[in-house]
Amino acid sequence: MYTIHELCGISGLSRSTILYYDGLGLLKPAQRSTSNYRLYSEDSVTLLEKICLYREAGVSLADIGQLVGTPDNGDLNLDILERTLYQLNQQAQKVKNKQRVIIDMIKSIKDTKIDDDAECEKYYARQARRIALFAFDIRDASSHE
Amino acid sequence: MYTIHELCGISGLSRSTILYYDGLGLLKPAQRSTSNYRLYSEDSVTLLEKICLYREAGVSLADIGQLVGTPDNGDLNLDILERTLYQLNQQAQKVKNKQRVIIDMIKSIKDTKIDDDAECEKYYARQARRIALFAFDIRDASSHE
DNA sequence: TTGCTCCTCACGTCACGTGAGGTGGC
DNA sequence: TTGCTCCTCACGTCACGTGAGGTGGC
Repeated sequence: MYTIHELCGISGLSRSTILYYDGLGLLKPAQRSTSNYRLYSEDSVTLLEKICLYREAGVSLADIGQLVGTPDNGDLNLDILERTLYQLNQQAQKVKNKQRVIIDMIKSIKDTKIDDDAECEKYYARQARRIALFAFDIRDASSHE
Repeated sequence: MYTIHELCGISGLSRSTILYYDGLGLLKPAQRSTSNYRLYSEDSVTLLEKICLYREAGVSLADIGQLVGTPDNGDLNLDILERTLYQLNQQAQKVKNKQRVIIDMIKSIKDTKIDDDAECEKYYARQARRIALFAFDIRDASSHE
């Protein structure tokens, strides 16, 4: 049996996360100690591993409840995962649009600034450093297109 | 002067969004009518357009407050936008990781399922449709890599 | 007694959505 | 009087984080 603190160590999750999962009914402790402490079993650890796996896949906690709650209902599981993938694709598209918009904004600001402050050496130095950093960001944002 | 309903029509935002911006102090009405109705001016519309622009770039409302509140403080503006770009890049990376994890999950489920139910015609039909849809999703998720 | 871990509320985050209950103008 | 728009609370969402105030075991 593990205390909540030990389970934090094993799983890498925070105490409040595990408390939250208890509140949702996702991961109830196997039992309580005489002093009402939460105690978790090996099965708890296995279940929490599954939960973390789905979490890394972007599945909502409500859907994870479905996935781990009902044993082996293949079609429903597939539906949930495909719906999650769809939502992730939507999210990715939204973020990409935002990246494009903000990159254009930054570019146009930089262009006008360079014209305005052409005479200031110190400003140029900072600007050069910034442009270097920025070039890195743009590569990072658009390298997968 | 525009009522809140008219401003909704002009901006495409919901009433509750505009109320929320009022609460934050982002977009206060130009004045109130005798019956305490919010009234917005042409300047309000211009300001709201700016707010929407930054919103589409993924800037947080707190940062938008900084950007539109202080007039023309170039360097600070650039800092905010670059920080936002950095956060967007982080977000994009997280979503991509989740996409990869869940695509692998779906693939492995599909593979085992096809073996298990090889004899069932009706199941195959549904599966074929699913795989077609899924192939679309995967292209969508990985076409930019 | 001193630390340490544990407990249970309860409120905050972010950008809104959704009623509930009431008022004002045509 | 009937609709319509407007108003102000106040609570819900999602996945937790962060105290506050108290208890139990060594």
